[in-house]
Amino acid sequence: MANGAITIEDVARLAGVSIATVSRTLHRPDIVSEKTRRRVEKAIEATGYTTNAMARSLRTMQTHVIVVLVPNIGNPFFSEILLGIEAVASAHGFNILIGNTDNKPEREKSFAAYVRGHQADGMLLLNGHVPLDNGGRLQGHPAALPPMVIMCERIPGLSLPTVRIDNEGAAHLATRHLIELGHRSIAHIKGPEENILTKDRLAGYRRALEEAGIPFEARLVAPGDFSISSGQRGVERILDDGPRPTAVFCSNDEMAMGAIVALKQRGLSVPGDVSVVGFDDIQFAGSYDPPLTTIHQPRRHIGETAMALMVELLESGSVPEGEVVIETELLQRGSSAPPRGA
Amino acid sequence: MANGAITIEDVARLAGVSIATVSRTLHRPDIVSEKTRRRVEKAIEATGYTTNAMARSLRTMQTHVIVVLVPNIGNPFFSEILLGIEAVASAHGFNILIGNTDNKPEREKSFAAYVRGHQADGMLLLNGHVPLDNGGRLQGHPAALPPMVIMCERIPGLSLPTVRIDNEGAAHLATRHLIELGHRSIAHIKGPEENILTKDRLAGYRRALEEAGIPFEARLVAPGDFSISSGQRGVERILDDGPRPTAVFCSNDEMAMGAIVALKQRGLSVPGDVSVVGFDDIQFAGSYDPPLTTIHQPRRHIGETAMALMVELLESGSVPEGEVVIETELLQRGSSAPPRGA
DNA sequence: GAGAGAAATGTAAAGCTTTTCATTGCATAT
DNA sequence: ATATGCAATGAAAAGCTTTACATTTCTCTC
Repeated sequence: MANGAITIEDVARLAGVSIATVSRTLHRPDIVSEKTRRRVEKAIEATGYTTNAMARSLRTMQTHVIVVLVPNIGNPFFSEILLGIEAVASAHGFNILIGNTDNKPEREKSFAAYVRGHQADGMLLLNGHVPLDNGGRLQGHPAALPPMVIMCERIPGLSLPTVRIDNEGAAHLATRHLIELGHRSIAHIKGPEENILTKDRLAGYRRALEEAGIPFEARLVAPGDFSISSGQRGVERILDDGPRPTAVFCSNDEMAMGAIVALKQRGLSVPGDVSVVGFDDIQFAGSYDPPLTTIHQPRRHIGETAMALMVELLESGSVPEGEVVIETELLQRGSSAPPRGA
Repeated sequence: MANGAITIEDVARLAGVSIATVSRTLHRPDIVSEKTRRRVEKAIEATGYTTNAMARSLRTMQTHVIVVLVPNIGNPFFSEILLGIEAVASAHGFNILIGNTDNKPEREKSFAAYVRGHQADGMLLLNGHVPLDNGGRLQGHPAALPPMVIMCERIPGLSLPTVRIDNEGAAHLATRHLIELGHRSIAHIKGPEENILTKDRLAGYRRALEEAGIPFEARLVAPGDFSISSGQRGVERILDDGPRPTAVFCSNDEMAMGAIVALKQRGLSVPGDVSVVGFDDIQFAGSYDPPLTTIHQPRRHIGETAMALMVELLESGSVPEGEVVIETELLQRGSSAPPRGA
């Protein structure tokens, strides 16, 4: 080791006190006399001592590290949530360790092991799974679960603290916006089949149609996977498949951008010929051409709320029952307008 | 603690062996007899034991954690680099702890303390500073520095392993592309003044002009800060300030997008009236309207290379001298074309 | 079958901190 | 002056693992 390896003992020797006094000076300065405290502080300064976090953690059984499981850090949607988490975490003296899972179970497990191996105090789940099910201690022992907070997706059948938005309600809002503009033929591009977001948003879309007395047409719903290209393909499929709808509601902004690209390629104008509404309000949504009408998720706020819940969980030990539902908002921008006829 | 707290001792007792044997079974299975190894493995299974990473780290003085200092995780440019880092890290059994610094020195210091406090083995610097200078052990003691790799920016006067792209060369390439299309009046929107990237890219721009015998005009260079809105403002300033250039080279893609927004708002077509070239090739560059001509930085590869360097640094202890310069590429897309006259 | 040597296992120290409990020193009250 | 109580400090244990060294067990050779 090229390591300096300055320990608390070095400081104690230099200050002429016991290691206990040094430790106390560091985190309970009020119970050590003015005079010695100064001496110790000077010795710390002189040696450049930093507490060995591993040894401290070993003793206190606390790491002040929180693992955040994210499917993909590259996705700007998640990164702003992370910013919110970060902010609250650092305000409370926690650090976050970002676990990029790529949706691979073995990676999820490896990060879960972090918590089990006492390298982290708790876990924030942005990935929609609870990774420790059979390999860990889940099944019969809900009490033995490590501190966890579920984010953005509800995991049915599990009563863990959860922070999420009202996906069904927001999708309903977006669709109703199009209906109120006068649209009657509204397509929808879905997310991945198994994803619960997909189901909730589809449900909101259907409810809005139903309430307006517009019959649901399976032809107008195209599958997607949240990627730009799948939005393109989705629109192409719908256009090739029958009469042209006057509006498209997409399950996220990337797909909405893809949809717009495809529409333009066919020589259609947005929103002149077809209105497009997205979901998420990602960074570039507002400066797209046209600027995207979309559902704004207060991502930062989601992150802050979840981390605050985690801090409470760790400090009080109590589990605040039920889920926190964060308000969303429809941002009306340039990509939606009344249909031509209206 | 609701914690199970299963230690190696529990496993040893159940298997009827000493804790040393359990430890050996875990990470030097070859030197323990077949029979006992099976017994121990069964006991580990039964108890659900996981090595306490803190205790192990305390003993081995290795954490297998690498801190990555990033100015802003929200920036998609960084997040893909992180993906590359992640990939190599996890392949070598390392985990990364992402330090979002927000460019705040106190946050940088707090993460640097992680390394000094033995909570991480090394540090990857994506932020352009070396955070431990005076507070730490830097000044006269380059040997006592913790393992660090500088990424994306060169830090003059410091001989640390560095991975970066050739910013000057890439900017030269981008500008020459415009010149070859026939442009003679080419504006430039810069990054933040103090940033070394800004200087290098500006230098490349100037060299290309010079080589083509085009006089440099200060009027055609607008300040920016890498944000979309600063790109907008930059273009507006240049348009208000004198005769219209036929092309704009922006120091990053966000500003290029802002530039395009501003040009469209003035009723100008891109690339019909003005060509725009960006830098970075961020995620949405290819599906923008028009698709952005830009310099592609192999971000993933940059991350992989830097992490590979770190692994080597940690395992061999030797510092590979000099910097690694990664190749860039000009992606010719829809936002650049010959000027109207040509 | 005895002895040497190798293989397998056990014992105990070390890694650095926090914290309990004990001790010292001092001031105040009697 | 002595007793009492409190504040400040020190000694030592505990937290869990890895590993050098010691010991036991086994295998093989003579």
